[in-house]
Amino acid sequence: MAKRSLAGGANSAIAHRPRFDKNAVTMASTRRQYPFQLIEPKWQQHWEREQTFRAWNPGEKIPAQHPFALRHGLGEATAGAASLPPKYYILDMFPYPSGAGLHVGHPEGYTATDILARYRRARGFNVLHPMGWDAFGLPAEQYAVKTGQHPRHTTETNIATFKRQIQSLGFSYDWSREVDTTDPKYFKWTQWIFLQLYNSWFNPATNKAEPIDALPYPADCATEEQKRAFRDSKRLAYVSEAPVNWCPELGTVLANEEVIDGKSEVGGFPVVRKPMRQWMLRITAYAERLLNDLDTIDWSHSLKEMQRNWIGRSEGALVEFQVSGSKFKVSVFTTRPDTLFGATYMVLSPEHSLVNEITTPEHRQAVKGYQDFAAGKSELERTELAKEKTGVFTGAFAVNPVNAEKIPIWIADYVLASYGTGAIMAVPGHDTRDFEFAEKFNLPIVQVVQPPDRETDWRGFVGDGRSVNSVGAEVSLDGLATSEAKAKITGWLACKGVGQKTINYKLRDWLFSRQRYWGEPFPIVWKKDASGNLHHEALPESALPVMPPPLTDYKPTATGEPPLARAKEWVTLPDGSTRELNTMPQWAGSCWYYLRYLDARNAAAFCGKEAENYWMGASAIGDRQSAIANGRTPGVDLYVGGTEHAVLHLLYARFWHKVLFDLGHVSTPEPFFKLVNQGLILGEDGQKMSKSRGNVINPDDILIDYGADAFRLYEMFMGPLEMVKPWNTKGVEGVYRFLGRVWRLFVDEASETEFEQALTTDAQRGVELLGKIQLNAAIKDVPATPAQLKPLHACIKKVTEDLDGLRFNTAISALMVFVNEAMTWEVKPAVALRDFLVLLQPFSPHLAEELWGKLTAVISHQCSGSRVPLAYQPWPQFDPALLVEDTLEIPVQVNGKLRDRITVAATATDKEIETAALACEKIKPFLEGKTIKKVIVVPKKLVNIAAA
RNA sequence: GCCGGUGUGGCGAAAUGGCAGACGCACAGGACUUAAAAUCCUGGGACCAUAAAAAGUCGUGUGGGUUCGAGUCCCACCACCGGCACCA
Repeated sequence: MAKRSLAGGANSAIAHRPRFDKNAVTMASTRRQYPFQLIEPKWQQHWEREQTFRAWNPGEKIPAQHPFALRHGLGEATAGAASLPPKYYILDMFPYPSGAGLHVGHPEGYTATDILARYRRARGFNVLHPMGWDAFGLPAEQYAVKTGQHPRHTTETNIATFKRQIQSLGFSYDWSREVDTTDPKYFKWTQWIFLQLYNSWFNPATNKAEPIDALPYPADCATEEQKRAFRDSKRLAYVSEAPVNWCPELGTVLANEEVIDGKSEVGGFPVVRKPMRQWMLRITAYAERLLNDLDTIDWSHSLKEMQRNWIGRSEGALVEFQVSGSKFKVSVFTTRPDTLFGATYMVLSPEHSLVNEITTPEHRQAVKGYQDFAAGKSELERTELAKEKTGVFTGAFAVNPVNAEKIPIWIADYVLASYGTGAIMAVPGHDTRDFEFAEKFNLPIVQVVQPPDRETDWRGFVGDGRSVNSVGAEVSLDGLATSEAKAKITGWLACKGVGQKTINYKLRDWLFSRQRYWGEPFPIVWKKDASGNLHHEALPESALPVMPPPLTDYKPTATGEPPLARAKEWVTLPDGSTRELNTMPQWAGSCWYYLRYLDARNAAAFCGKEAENYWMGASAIGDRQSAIANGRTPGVDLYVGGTEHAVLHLLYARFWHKVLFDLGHVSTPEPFFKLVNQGLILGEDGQKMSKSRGNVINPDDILIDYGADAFRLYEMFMGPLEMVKPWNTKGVEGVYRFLGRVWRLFVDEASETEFEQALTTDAQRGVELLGKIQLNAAIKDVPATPAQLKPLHACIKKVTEDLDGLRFNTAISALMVFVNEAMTWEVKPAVALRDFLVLLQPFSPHLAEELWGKLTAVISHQCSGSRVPLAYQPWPQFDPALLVEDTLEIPVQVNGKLRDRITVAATATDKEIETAALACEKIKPFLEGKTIKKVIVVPKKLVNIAAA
């Protein structure tokens, strides 16, 4: 028997192991549709041995016998970028190798990309289709805390399982480019990119990142200490002491993007706000470009919207309010400066830095009490308890700059410290939240906007209208439409120096440090200057990679320091400086892995320039439109993955890519040109698959029963790639039967029976025995008849168009239609079946390869299509002339309802069709007593008679 | 509440404004078989009618509209799924 090992790769307690399944027993007792258990490993080993799917970089020497060289006539020479065919970079979101092994959702996207990779190869592209491991992460570390087993070991075990499972599906990955984010040879460059961020600042004048060395210092920066402080405040990677998302259960801080409804994205544990000193990345500097450049890439509308919402751009004004009788000013952000006359009070967030300064002595106790109350709430409580507004008066008043009115200053937790300035002007007349608050605390509510519709109640009206009651000593807005009022008041505020037009973003800087062991250490050390102040410094590139220290205990220390603090010797350097103890978040490695694939073994750079230029299609940037029209796109040509990374990985990776672009390390402003989200696969019960529901489908079980080709085919046949769809194992049987029909279309039954018998007595020689199977005698080396060419070319047309449009399900149905037809042919021309195998190959490559070998061995050289192996065979062209029918069947409708059909010659004119239609006997009763008003002839399609 | 997506047989689904339900599952009948499995053939939206059929009527979430003609386009709703949400 083949060596297909179906047991888990290792006996690790957490490694995946296929479970016992009673279906497997049932299937084993029935006869297989075809010997996939031999064919699939045979071809997988062949592809691996021959390096069939190795992708070639410019400048690489391609062996003359490699299929890519055979196909493109590249011979033994070293091919420069100009002599290579056009590139096609097709990328999967690489998996986190969890202990649970592959689930059926992974192969959905991977099969789609593999089909397209194989299709593009057939179309003559140089295809880059790589795979790797996003292997830093919490589960391996938690397992280490529990058992003391080093996360490295767990990770390697899990990767082995994942790799075995993925390889058993016959994907055409170039494994020579495999990456693992936990490999020091990889994370050396993750750390290197961090240094690029650290050593850069964002120049608003040029709107791009520039080296920190070129940062101009303000005049008052005299001493080295002052310069350092200024420099450190401008870096793209900087240290900040601010309230952060602290998750006590996980023992680490989290980025905003990792907190969902006040709970950790991983595990669902409560998250609290806590001030801590952390590393941040200045993604906010890129908010505008991240938003604008969405218009240049081909992503789904909904995904772009998610990013747009997350970036959260809003236009408005900053307005300054003088605190009455004090030197302090409160600055607020508002999108409705036109309602300034309606501001009847102000609200600061409880954490606002001015709260303590302005609170009057008699309100101090109440304010302190409220601050404690707000601080004690988790994020979750703060949002969930939002139904009822709370707050207290500070005793202070502010002066409204437009009318000099004194308005009370309150604090309330419905104002967020992290958005805008952390303070608002409250306009209860025209803001829902302010309205609720004012109602509860009896604050004045005045009208300053008249709704366009007189019937509408102005109280709480938040739409656009016309300003009313907005007259001050120096400025009046009365009668102006909302947009005009906004412009006028903003101009006035700017003139008076108490306000200005502003664009505000929801996006926050990216909190980039974690209190973990299993992540990239920062290439940073801390030093004390002469006056004893601590500052950070980058390690030189020569110190990379910074390796994590060996540990036996992976928990944080008793004092709450990160686990790396346990490695005392590692922490302290000979010169007395100490290492940064935090590690990078899991997202760091996935921010740039698609670049490492381009040149995965480069020890001198994160990626070679020539490779980057070729694969990222730098040449396509110039004339974008025509390049795209010719199928050459800048960046990754197609990226397929789940929607769950919409505002995490996909935002972070775009940010890093833009920084690398600014610094001249990559040649495109965006990493992923086209992106498609595959839909979730639900359980057979229509619920999301989960262990607790017991409805999880294990790919290994499906492979035992039906083989990889059927599994791949089913995942694509279920429905459109982007849709959510329920699993149905009976459906796998359907496509499996189809592959059985393909098998029987090609092979001789008697020889197969002989093979089966030989196999029972000599199972060891299984693969060898496949040679006994003969080609079906009905397959003859003869030209195909026009009647046979028609369904073949209809199939070629449909499959080609559907693959271009990512419609896999309908492409497969076209293959089925063709096979159903070809089964009825008494003589089966080899040329026709040959083209069919080229079409089948992307979907079910093992079976196609096996049959290809048998077919081409017995047919003439002319038909076999040279020595080029199937995986690199040119895609068939369809000939429209062959699809033309001699006669047409035309439906005849009366008032849009089908009443009869007529058969006419394909050459019939519209007039002849009309005459024939009106002559139909069957339509007569429907025209009885009516007059024909109009006859519509859709050429070659349909006739409709309008009568009344 | 806001944004996006989806609603079609018993089920997964298919249909450039032009014959609704391709292809597949499940089901039913038949052939082959001692029998079963596998395979091959046939059937099939609902209703009405009938010995059986033909013919007919209705039918793509609901209600309107545009059109010779609407699953498809427009307007207004409903349901479900996903995302965001006290974002000033």
